[in-house]
Amino acid sequence: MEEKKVYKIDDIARELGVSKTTVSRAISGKGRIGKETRERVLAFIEEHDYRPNVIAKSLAQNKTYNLGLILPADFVETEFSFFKECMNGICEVAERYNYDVLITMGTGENLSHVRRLVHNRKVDGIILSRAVTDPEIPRYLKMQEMPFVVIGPSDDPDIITVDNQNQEASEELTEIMLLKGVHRMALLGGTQSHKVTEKRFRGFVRAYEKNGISMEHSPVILEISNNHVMVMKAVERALEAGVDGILCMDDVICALVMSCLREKNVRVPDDIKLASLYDSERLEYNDPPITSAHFDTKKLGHNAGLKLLDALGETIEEEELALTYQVVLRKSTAVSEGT
Amino acid sequence: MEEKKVYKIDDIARELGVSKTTVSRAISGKGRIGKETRERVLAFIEEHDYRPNVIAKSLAQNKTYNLGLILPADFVETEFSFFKECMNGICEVAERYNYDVLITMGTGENLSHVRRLVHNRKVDGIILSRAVTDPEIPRYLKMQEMPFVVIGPSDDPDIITVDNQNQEASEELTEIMLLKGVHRMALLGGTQSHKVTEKRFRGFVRAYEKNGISMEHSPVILEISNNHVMVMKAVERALEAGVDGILCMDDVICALVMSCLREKNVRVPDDIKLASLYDSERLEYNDPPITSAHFDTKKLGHNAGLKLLDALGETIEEEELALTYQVVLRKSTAVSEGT
DNA sequence: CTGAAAGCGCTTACAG
DNA sequence: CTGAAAGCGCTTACAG
Repeated sequence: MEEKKVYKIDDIARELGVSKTTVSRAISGKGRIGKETRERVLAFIEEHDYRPNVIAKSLAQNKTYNLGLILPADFVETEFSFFKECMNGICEVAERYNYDVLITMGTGENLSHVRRLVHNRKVDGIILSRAVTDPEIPRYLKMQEMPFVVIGPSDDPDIITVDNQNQEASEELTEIMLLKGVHRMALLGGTQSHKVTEKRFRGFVRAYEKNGISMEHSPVILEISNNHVMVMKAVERALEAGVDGILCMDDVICALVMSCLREKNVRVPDDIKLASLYDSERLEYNDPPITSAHFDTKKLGHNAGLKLLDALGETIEEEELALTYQVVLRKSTAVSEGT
Repeated sequence: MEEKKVYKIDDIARELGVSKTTVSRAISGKGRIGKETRERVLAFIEEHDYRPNVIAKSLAQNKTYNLGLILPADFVETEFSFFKECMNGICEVAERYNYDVLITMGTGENLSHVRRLVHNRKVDGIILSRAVTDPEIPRYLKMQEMPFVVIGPSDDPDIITVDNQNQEASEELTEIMLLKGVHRMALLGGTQSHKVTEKRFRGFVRAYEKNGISMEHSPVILEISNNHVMVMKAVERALEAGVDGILCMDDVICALVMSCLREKNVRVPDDIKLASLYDSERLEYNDPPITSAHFDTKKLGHNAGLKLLDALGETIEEEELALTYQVVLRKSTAVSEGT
């Protein structure tokens, strides 16, 4: 196997009898250059598989062509598929604009990981996920003039944000249940420290208000961890309250609820209707399949990437994808014929 | 808020009345330099919070201080916690040696993502996970003289590898079950295209051989997807075969099996013993808690990082952590007193 | 339309 | 022990 020569811009200039400037211009498309010259250069590059040295370019332009992605080190089962899809969307769009994605995993509490990322100057911008826990982080990034976008809700209008329509979806799914005659619903969810919990709760409440139905018999049970024991307790509380439906804030809790109900010989949907405010494979292939609100999280990551690239001055030729949701009705909420 | 001056190495040299060379040497610790001079430089740096420009350093040294991590874009629920822990370990060790982690998510089938990573020259080395699916990738990286380590098993002795002791753990857990008198076990697992499936299968078989017990009544059921319907079918097959125990290859399948057994009013551990060859939270907090083989996957990622850094010529002062496993016995395999 | 030259912020032989 | 100078591989005013 022959060692293939690694061309530098100098070599190309020499071989073609032009200046480095010209070669550089042909590649970047910036600055005036003769059509024929450009084509000669591009042909040579193509033929010899020339790849510009990104590091050198970085130094000259003071730009890294890297996006930083900050992931919480302690994310839990519920969030796996969310983060995976997000990362997938971000990576894809980054690649399209010739950026790379640099990750750091930090515990939400302290700034040190973010600090390190900023100080190292290896990224042009940052994508924060679930960073809302600590308002220090956005403040710090602003101060450092580091462009960033947040995945999730934010109260600060200055902050660029992308988010799933959690509240809207929650409201719609709740309303559908109400219209189906399910008026005594339990709402089961995880930690309140995540803003998404609040959003979903708000949607739930608004659906009741909008339809003039009292929430008196609809217990809200939060802070449920993802384990069978905790969920069982919540389910028992719900059953004691005499509910006719259970709405779960996420797919993991929902799958556990399903399993608890089976154990108690409570039939879904005959005795109780069941639905989830976050969809995943595990719900679709359950028995019965479970009604849920479906989001396209990869698209969410995609848009986060686009917004950041836009903020970095990249010319975005594509439209941002609309972030919507669909309520997918499955058997778990079917109203039986006899009703 | 005052704009803080961003110092360059030139500024420091000027302020201190020494040369850039000297400053550089004080920082890197390479080359001879007077103790007092070094301390003056370091003090200045500390005081003014000077951060060397990593990109400039990269260009001068032809080294990026980035590790590339290739993740499959299509990894599934079963693998979430595995990858998360791995990433966590890798990021942590990278940070300790002042490296960053750059990720790309590619579909296992084609090389294009790996190619891109290599050609962009933004990483010094690469960590492959589950890359074994395509032997082209290691071959390509070797050809390009890009250092890499593989997370997972490999037949090629030239390849640097880290892996959990899946076979050993499987053998031990199986043997423990056999010793408990559970001789008719079903082994339930996912896709055979993952080498880990084979490792776990091999451990299972060896435990039987070692103890001189026939596998005649111990059905092996593979290619099970992570959904209730598929798992239910497998469980039914196992029950028809009259098994007294079920060994699951991973935690997701195991949780589903548990739920199926409940539905069928099969009691664990009284009627059937249940155990998993991969541990996770969801097993510990199940009811009953489920016996399983526990691995420290973060440590695995940690070691992958260390091995790569070592291959990159970094001086590793710490020992690699021993990769072991523990069989955690929980109630799901308890032998009742009456037996 | 094209090129010579300076510059990006470091490192590192080489000489002293 | 210390420094002047060249070099890493690009980009980009500036001049023509």
